Amino acid sequence: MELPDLEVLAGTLEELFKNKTLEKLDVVVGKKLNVSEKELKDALEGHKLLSVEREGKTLEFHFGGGNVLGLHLMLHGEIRLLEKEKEVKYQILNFHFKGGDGFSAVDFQKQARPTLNPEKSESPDAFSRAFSADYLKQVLAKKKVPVKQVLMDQKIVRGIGNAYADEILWEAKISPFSVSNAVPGQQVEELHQAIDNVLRKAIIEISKQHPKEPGAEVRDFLKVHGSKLKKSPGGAEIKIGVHQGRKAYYTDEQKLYQ
DNA sequence: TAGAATGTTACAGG
DNA sequence: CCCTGTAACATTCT
Repeated sequence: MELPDLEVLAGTLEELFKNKTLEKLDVVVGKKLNVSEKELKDALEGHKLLSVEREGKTLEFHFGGGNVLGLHLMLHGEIRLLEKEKEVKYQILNFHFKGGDGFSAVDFQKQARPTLNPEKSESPDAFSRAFSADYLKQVLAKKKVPVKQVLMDQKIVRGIGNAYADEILWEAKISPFSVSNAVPGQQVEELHQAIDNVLRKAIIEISKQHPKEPGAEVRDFLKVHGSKLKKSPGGAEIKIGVHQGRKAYYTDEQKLYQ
């Protein structure tokens, strides 16, 4: 899950569970936790959920009592609503609220990472003020790795993953394989704008679809990233490259700077 | 059916 | 020390 999915998911969870009291927290898989199971339960049980926020690709559950649970869903983690008589597979954490409803964080890969009171990250979120065009220019100027790698580097900017990196680069008409420090300043400005435009449009699209399950995959509006897509909206054939063991979808409409 | 899948991190090598 | 590339994680879907 990337920034747009998580932004909508945070909002949905807040709507459903805000101001409800966490009656019981089941820790099914605790190996990725930064504290003991008991410490986590002691910190959160009996407290109201005040808000659900997104920080980069992490969800943050803010509870009364001042504690925050960070939850990174990694590659395949999901949130499932807990309903009676319906078994939820691959549970990691189960949140049971007073009144009977709740949700579960699940992950068949067991990689989802819950963190009690996560430290603030130093790198800017893609929606933060600190992520300016000038900042992006400065970072790119220092790097010779492909520009796509920089977009996905959470130490540089938080929230963008493989799928949206492809969408953003198509929007900006820059090849994912462009050498970072070879992209001209004007194009970096357009790239910076494309990041904001693509992510914000995606949030609107995902919200529109109003999926039954919070956080269900909504990818049908992507323009180039997807194995079923053959042509971009401009009619160009979509090419498939590989970068860091993952696919990059792009077209000849995008310029290669090197 | 083997390989890819929206992510991150550890580790090896240069 | 910095940078880069690869494998691993565990299961599902195509």
